[in-house]
Amino acid sequence: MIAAKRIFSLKGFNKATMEDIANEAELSPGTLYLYFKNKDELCASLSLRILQYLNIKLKHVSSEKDLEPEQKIEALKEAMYDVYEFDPLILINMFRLQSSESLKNLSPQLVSDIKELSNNSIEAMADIFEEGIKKNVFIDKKPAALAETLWALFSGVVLCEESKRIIKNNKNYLKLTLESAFEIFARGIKR
Amino acid sequence: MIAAKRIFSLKGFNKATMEDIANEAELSPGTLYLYFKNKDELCASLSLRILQYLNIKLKHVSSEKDLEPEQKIEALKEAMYDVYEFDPLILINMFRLQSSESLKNLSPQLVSDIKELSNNSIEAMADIFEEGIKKNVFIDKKPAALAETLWALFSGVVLCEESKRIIKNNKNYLKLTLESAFEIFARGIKR
Amino acid sequence: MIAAKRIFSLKGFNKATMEDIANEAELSPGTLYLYFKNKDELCASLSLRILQYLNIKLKHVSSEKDLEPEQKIEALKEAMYDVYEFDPLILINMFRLQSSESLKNLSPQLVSDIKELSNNSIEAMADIFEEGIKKNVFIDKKPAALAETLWALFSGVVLCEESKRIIKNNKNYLKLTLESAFEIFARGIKR
Amino acid sequence: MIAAKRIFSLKGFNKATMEDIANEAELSPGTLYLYFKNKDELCASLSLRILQYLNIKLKHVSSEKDLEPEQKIEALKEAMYDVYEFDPLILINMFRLQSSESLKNLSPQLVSDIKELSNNSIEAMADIFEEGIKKNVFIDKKPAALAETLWALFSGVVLCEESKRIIKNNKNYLKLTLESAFEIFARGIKR
DNA sequence: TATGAATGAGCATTCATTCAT
DNA sequence: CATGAATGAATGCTCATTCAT
Repeated sequence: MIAAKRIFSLKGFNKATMEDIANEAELSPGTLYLYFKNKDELCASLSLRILQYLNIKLKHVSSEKDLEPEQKIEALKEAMYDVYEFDPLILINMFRLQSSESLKNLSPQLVSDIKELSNNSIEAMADIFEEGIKKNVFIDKKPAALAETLWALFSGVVLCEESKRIIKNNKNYLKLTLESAFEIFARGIKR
Repeated sequence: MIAAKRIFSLKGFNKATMEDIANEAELSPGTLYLYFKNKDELCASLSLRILQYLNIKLKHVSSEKDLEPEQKIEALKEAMYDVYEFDPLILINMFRLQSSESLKNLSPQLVSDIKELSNNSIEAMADIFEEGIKKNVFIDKKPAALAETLWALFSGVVLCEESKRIIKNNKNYLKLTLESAFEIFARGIKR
Repeated sequence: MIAAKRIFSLKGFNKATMEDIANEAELSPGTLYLYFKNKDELCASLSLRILQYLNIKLKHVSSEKDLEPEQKIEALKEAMYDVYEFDPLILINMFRLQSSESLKNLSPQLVSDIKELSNNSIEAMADIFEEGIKKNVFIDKKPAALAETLWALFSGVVLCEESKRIIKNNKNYLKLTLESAFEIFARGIKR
Repeated sequence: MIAAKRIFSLKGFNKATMEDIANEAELSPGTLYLYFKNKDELCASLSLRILQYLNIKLKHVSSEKDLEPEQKIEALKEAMYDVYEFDPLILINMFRLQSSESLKNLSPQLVSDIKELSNNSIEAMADIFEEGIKKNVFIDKKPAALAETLWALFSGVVLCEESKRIIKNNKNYLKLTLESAFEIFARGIKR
């Protein structure tokens, strides 16, 4: 998976061949297929891993006892940025994959794993919102709806920044955009 | 382009072949290449068109004299939803394309066209925010930053809903999510 | 198809690659797929052709006015031997294909073509038997049953001789075996 | 070999992998190669076994003291049908293998074993014919020639019925066809 | 005897693109 | 302007076989 990550970063997901990855991993192509059913599953496994990482981060924030809801939103932003920095490419790819045709080729197991982890992430966020609503610091909307909005915001920011990076050859302003987006979001859900 | 749209809708962007499109257009494959340098450019041209459509909608909202800034945000939401409904698939693809490797294959002309139209859209939105800031109803941030956040939010919502549609086989809740996201955004930028 | 025939003769059906055939035909591999959906269909097309040839031969025998039923059996033998000599390899392959898993990969059109031609051949033979039965020179059995027995005998002789050729490195005694088998068959159906 | 038989029946000879067979046999792939030089030899071994079984049946018929030649022909038919019913798939495969390229990959030992058993079978039949010829109930032809004709008839009937089963989705009429074919054959060799 | 992870050559098939007409 | 036959490089995937343990 480390090899795959490296090759995908280098060549992009479509241009990377199984042979490239095998070479990088110092394995033969056939061996790759002992561990991953097909190329899509290999890709998806990477997504799975970053989702797991994200999940841990979110759970951690959610379970912090000493933070006020507003501070948790702040911590959420940091967690998401951490995840982004941990592996931007894989994260970008995960968001892109979400809406892709290749989802249909994955084994049901893998799809349900992804589904579950996504739901977990949303739920971890929703918990934070629920707490804030109970404490009367956040507006009274369904926590899940807030969580999904934040999730969409995050994915949108990540993908748009990637796009800017390619088209405008900008250096990566993501942190800034994320700050700004979170500020608006935080104000938007405050009572 | 109509043929391309139809085929892309039917088969998805990767599975659609130039021959499929040529057949649908009642042309030969060769003829396609008289009008589009390659497959990527054909795809990008579709994105260009929806970008133009979006631009018109946004300009229209921006130039409305009778609407208060807050009403314009509302109108913005409607405009974006219109664009989505006009051609969901192309829009989704455009957002996905944003961050794609294929951007690198496009002719500089096309890239700069896309760049320009994107900027125009952002600017049209920024104008609205600027007005609101001047009128002291929106918080004092750079209008462009607000516009980019909204843009990210829109793309995030569109892509996430698409993802839900595939993984969860949900019917399409986009309108609802958009409402909810815009409400938070509108509250977030209100003074 | 000529190229395919040549390559199949040379390498055997499994060992022959589409590239080999393409090279022999002085075409590119891709071009092969303009004319044949896949390798199996290319093989089957060869079978189809020999079936057509066989059909013509059989029809010709069947329609001969001047021959007595017993002479027609004799003519049948000659026809079958002609077909064998016209292209032993393809004929052998056809009989082997009959019972093969690859039948399942063929397009329904091709399968029904093969089916039809096979039936035609059986019918052409059955006509001869029917005439003989009417004329009271052949035993009173269903003509189709006689035809199928003869068909089985023919295919069995062809395949067994091929086997002898491989295992025993015998030269090809097919003519002799065919003579002998037909003699027994002819006696067996005589009243 | 039992595992191989089961897997071959299930998947067909080409689709079955050594791994499948190893799993079925609760062995590792490597272990298979301790007992069989390669896949072809494993297949051929199955053929060998059915040949042995056939041989026993034929010898038994041949050595029956109390049967008249014509009754022995009848018993021959039963023996052959028994063999077919014992394991249709392996029998079919054996006949198909007869003329196959894979014969060339077999070890000389195995080829000569197959050769010997085939010859034995032919001889056992030939003995019956010889007896009938001596007793003046069968026509005066070389017994071996009669045996080979019958062998060809049997293999032809088996393969043709298999073909009908695939193409026409008929249920298996083999018994009927065999009856009919043997009747003709029996009449054909009667004086 | 047995393992089973690793192999890696091999191949059918695809499809964006071209170019002679 | 248009064609469409031909291309041929590219690649995901398979599976019989091996060999260090």
